Amino acid sequence: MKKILDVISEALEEAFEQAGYERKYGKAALSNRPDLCEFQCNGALAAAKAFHKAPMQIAEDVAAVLTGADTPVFEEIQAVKPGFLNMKLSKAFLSDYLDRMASEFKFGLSETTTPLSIIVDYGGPNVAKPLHVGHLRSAIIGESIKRICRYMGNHVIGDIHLGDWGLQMGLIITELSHRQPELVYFDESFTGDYPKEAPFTISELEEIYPTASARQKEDEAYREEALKATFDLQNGRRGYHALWEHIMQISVEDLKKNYRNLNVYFDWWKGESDVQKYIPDMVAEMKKDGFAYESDGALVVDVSEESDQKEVPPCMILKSDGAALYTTTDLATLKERRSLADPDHIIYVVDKRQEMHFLQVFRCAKKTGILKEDVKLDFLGFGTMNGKDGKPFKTREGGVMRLETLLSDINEEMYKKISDNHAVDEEEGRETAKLVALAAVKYGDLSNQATKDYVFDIDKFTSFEGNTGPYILYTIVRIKSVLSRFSEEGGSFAGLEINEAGDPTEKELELALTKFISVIETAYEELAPHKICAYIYEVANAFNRFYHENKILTEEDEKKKRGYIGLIKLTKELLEECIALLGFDAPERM
RNA sequence: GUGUCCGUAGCUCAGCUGGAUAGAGCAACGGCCUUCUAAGCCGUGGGUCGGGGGUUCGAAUCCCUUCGGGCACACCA
Repeated sequence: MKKILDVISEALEEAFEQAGYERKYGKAALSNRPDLCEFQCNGALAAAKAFHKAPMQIAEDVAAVLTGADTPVFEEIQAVKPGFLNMKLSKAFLSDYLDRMASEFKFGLSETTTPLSIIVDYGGPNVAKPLHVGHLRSAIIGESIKRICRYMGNHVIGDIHLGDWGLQMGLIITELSHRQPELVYFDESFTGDYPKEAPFTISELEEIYPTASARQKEDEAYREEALKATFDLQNGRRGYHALWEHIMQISVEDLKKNYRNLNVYFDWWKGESDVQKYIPDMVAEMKKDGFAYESDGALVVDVSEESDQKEVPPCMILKSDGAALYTTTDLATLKERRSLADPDHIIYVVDKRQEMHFLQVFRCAKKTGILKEDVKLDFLGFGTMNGKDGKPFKTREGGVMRLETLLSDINEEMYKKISDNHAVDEEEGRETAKLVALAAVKYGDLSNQATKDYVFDIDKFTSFEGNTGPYILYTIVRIKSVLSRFSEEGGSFAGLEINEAGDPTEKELELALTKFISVIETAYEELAPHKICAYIYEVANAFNRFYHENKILTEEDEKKKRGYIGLIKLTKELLEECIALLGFDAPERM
């Protein structure tokens, strides 16, 4: 289905041509003076120079053509002051357009004609460490990006990219060997089967790691031990590998639970450990092909380019001690991804501080042929989540806040507000609180531009007034309530036809709904969920105004009433589709 | 130091591929519930878009410069 702006632009282009000007000037835009018109065209101003003619004259010529042409699109069209063309849409055209949207697949959105294979790399937690607020943005933004890409018709894989290899594992093993040296995993002469049950729980694991991590900073011998354990694990020591599997199993299970609570789902639970096997060949090839050379004892690939404004350091492949590092793993991951999914596009949703690292990785991958030249690599770096003081978000004690704690605090706060508001059944209230809390957190994050730092203000997010997730949900719930009453009173949803707008609030709402297609496309092209938020807010506002001005269920004119129902039903469906793209859902009541 | 991002109302943010009077929310103040959820709606006040130049018929938006801040600059991830 054609976007509304394209329909208007086509009519304008035709008119510019007929009036003797070039088609390219007939481009429609949303009005920035809603008091004057709904759409505007600035083409006459731009054309003035090329045609050596007063812009106002051009605008009048075009307006004359359009007025005479009797197009069904416009209700009003006029040339104004310096040379603007101001337009109002015909009500009949508008309601027909919405009826079509309501009946078409995905509201008339055209899926991409050539579906791409896209991998979204987000999440990035380390196993054996609890998720903390630092993981929140990647999860929220990544999930939304994944859903938007998928909605456009692409084949999309979300990959969590676990940190599951390296020193942290050695540390856990070491700490465990101190605490329980009698465990069979530490007996090198043991050749039997290891137990199926892990010798620790998730909460023990979450305590073991920080303890070990703190100790290795002070205790050199302990650190050596951990390094040795890491080395042994990576070189296939049976007992250690069995322990590693326990850690993975317990940790991944816990992570899945936590991400499920965030309504975040990964298609791949791959991690650093999966790609270790690609490293030796990859390094050998880089050497053989002459890309990798030694520098200060380390193995590097030069990735600087002539056009660089700044110095881009070489991409390090192996440290001077011969060990792999995170660039190595990320490159190997690209190798694996190419062989498993042959991606056209990979999107990294990672803290923006890692930009340089990914720039190096991207260049290195292209240069060394790990990826084809035409694979699109996007670094979607997000900003820091700050507290109200403008500094990185911390607990009151100054520590890192666990995600679980944060969420349960907000859930609790929401439940309190809901039950204060009106009596609710405990179970339903808790369920609703969860949905509202998640919407509050996600909308609060996504409504900001991803790349910017933003202030995570719990009070603001839970205050459910104004431009917040709860406000959006509240709007949807209001509509649901009207629709279910309509249904209870015997109303049928079959064959609804949206009205030619009556009062201004109805037209405003109708106009807002037409923008859906272009908003989603833009959000996809720019990887910008916040544009969907802005749109949702506009629609919710328009609906609430309309709702305030018009009685729906008590409307006596049956046809008009059914038109209202059709309109709010479409409003609800669009809003729900949008919040699904952001990664949260609305309750039935709140 | 080099690079990069940012600086818009008291606070938190939109707007930035140039267009007509710079928009929201919060906070402040004032209205609107016997009527579909008041978590709502309507209104008032609040701005030299960090400063200065320039390009343009026209600049918050593009260019230069300056001030202020964040971040990154190979053997951590």
